[in-house]
Amino acid sequence: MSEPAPYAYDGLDRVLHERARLSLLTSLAAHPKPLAFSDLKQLCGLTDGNLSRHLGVLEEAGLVEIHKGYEGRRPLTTCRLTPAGRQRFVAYLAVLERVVRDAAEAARQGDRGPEPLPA
Amino acid sequence: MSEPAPYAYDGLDRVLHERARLSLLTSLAAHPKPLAFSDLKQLCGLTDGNLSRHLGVLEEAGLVEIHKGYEGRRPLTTCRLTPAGRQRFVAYLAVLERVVRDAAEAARQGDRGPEPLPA
DNA sequence: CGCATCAACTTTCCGATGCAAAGTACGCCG
DNA sequence: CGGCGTACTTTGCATCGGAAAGTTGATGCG
Repeated sequence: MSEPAPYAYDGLDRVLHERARLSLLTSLAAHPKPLAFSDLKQLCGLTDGNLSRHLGVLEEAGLVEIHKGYEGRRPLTTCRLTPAGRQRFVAYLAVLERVVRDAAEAARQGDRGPEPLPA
Repeated sequence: MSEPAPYAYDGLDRVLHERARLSLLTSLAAHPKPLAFSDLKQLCGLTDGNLSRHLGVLEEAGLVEIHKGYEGRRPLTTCRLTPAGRQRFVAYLAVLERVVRDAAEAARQGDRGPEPLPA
């Protein structure tokens, strides 16, 4: 037991644990169909530059699949979660949930002394 | 109205939304009494250097209070949440919780693939 | 006493990163 | 033809997190 570290949260992968990317993944997870660049931009409130970059990171990590095509004559980039991406996202979420539980409990505990026990 | 961005999660403050710091804050929130440097190190699984740095950041941001004293002749640094720190932590947690809910729901939705694609 | 060791931090260094601003390419009015 | 808008990409920069090295002082040992 040289490593108790109950709050070390190793599962908070740096690729996922990032506002913009988290936002993107949530958007993608919520929509079974691929989403267009501009849709993601709107949904996540990102600038073009940042969206492009973060999508690149997610793709590199194998979390999303990006398809660059055309709609008529306009370029249209669409994006969807890969199965692995979905899996990792779910795993990450489990850790996040754990964090929230730990912390909420902790916050309650430290907030005032002994609280009335909820039923 | 120009900003729907339902997944933009503005509340994910960069100072709090960071593995090491999140870990520290959770530890601190869980313990009403101030914690010692070495305790935090153990609890969060951090190296000396990184702990020092992150504590500095948290202090600078007014989230924690650091007290440098002595226990006998050894230096003993202790640390506790400030009221503002606790408040911001709780607020951050609320956002996190929202993320988890959104995402869990999203993941469930996208999981089953029977999309209603009417020919 | 002198020296090596350990504990408790701090400081430095470096590659990676997020964000913003500028750049590119192309289709579409008028 | 020429400006405008959409759809992205690239570049630049300042910041950041993490590893390693440094500091200070107490303690054990021969």
